[in-house]
Amino acid sequence: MATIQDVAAAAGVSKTTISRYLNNRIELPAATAARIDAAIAKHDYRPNLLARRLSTGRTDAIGLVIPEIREPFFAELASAVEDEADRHGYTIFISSTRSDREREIASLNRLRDHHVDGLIMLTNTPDDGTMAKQIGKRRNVVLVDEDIPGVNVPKIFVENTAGARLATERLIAAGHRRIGYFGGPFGLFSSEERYAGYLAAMGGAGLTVLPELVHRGSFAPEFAQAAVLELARLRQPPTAIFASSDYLAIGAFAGLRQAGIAVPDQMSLISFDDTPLGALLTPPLTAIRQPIGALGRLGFQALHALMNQRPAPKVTRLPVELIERGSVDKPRPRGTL
Amino acid sequence: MATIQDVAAAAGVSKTTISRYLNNRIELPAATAARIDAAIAKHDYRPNLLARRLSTGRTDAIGLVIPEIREPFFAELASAVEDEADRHGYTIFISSTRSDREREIASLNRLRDHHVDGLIMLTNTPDDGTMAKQIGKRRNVVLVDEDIPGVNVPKIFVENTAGARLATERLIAAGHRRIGYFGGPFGLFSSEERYAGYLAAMGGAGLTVLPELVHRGSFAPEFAQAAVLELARLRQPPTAIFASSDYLAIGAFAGLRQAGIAVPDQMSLISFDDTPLGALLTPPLTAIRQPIGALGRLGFQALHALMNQRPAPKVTRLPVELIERGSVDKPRPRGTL
DNA sequence: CCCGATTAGTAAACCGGTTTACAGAACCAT
DNA sequence: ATGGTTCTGTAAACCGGTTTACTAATCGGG
Repeated sequence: MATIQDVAAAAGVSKTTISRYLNNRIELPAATAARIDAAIAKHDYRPNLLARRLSTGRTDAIGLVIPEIREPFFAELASAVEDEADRHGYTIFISSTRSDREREIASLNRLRDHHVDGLIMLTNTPDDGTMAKQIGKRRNVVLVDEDIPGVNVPKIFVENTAGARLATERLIAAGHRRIGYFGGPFGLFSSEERYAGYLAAMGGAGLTVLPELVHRGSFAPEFAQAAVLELARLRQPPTAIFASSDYLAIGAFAGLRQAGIAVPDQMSLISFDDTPLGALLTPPLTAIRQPIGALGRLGFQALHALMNQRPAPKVTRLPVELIERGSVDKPRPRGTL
Repeated sequence: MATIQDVAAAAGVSKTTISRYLNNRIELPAATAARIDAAIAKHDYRPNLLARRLSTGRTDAIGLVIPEIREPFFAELASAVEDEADRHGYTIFISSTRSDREREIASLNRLRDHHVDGLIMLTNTPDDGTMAKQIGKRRNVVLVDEDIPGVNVPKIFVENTAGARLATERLIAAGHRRIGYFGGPFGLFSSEERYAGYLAAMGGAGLTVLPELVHRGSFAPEFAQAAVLELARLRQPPTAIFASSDYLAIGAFAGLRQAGIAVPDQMSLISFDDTPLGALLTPPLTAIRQPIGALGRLGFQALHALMNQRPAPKVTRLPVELIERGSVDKPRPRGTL
């Protein structure tokens, strides 16, 4: 491969000139510029990125840290971040941490070790302070969708509480009174906020929250699947379930099918996330839509600002919206189940 | 951050020694090694990767080029490649090309421009020779799951034809005679091979392939969804459908639901891929399993061999297997539909 | 026509490692 | 004592850009 030196020689100028010309740091007379362009074309010259990176200390890459690329929600987010990064000339490294703290810290080390210029993090395991401390030591980190308490970096969240309230109220409006709730891990930001929204809606409608209808602890579909089977065994099962993520809803679906319970005839189901998958389920899932695209876009933009020493908004809250599909109906009269 | 020079000074040796010691290219007396270790610990020294990369010309990163990270099959593959790369100290760049030729070529350019040391490619748009030519100019490229004719690099495929035959034969064994087929784009390697397997099974059982039951042209779920609705309108609809990918099967599911046709009671459905998603559908999908993990692992290993100038197998064919779940049953007697 | 400002560049240091080629000291055998 | 080996390292070149500080030539104004 030709180097900048070859081009400089061919154009009869110094390599400084080539470098500055290519980076728009110099105005050159048309004749000189033409000679350089010709030399570049002739040698099919491409700047060696490794050399440039060593010089500038930048990698033009960012990392995206998510729990699991195989989960549709995170895959969607990755796709959105990738698009936005692409538009700004950045490439992204995606690391699936499998919710493993060591892998999360390894990602932060990649930031320290100049693998990447910045990091967009989404971690869905409650922090004991370790992550907060590690992140505190780094610059150019942005949190998306999930909080880590005590971390002072730009954060982009959605209206979890309002969304969960909206979902629950939708079920109440349809006539449901016994409403089950499936939620993620205790102590996790989004999980707690969504549960709070559920409680608020129930309380607001004067409904009692029955502990036996609430299953919290994990975002895994298997968790929801098992929970459904437990609900089905109750003397008075719920008539509707609010699964606080699409992935939970998919598990709930599987469990309902297993128990022979039809959606929405015998059980209404509403979800949170609205990944494209939900629309392909049968029946398609009524859900609170997280603006995943905006989450990714704004996440990148905040990081981009940070990396260029521009101010970035501290906390951004994105609105959610109710997407009506086909998994919510009115409750079947008692006894006909 | 401390540099190698700082450590060398602290340990009272030259930076050459530090470098060689860290890269295991020198045997040092215990005393010297201890001094160096101490100096490294004291300065919390980390080699600057950018500098190392410029020196060695290697990035310790590879690219994974797939059509769309949001599709579960590709996400699974990405996850598998990532695992294996991780084990070998490589990180991966994932680029979703959206089946856009320009983006695919951009990935190849990243290889040329030292973004990455090698590339694992999976492209599902038929090639007019452009890609073949571009790839011919590069080293360290491996093809996975889909072929590009005329490219002379290591290739890892699955037994598409045998698998499709197996799927079709499963339906025939259940008693089906009118078997619909949904397939991907014309001219695409896996698509053609799978269709050939379907034809072989039908022919082998003495069954006629009815053109009106065959829908080929795309791997998009919407395509299958529309195709199902067309089939439902036939005077003699099929009793079973072989959707040659999970993503197609999901679309078929949606279409069947829309048409009020129950699976597997009124229509058997078998698929190809067996992504984890299929198991969560209702009913869970009977499918031919592609060994996605092995595909990713072997893909990386072949690339790893290439990058180290070791010989890599030309073409590897991985076996597939039939996973029985719940979407295939015997045909409902005529007239009871 | 001379001086200061502008134009059009350049030399050399720098980024922080890796690698090649070599050297001095100690040791060993003869 | 001598010559060859092994051990323990080192100096300097190199990777290919970017950037800083500076200069020679030209131009315009008084």
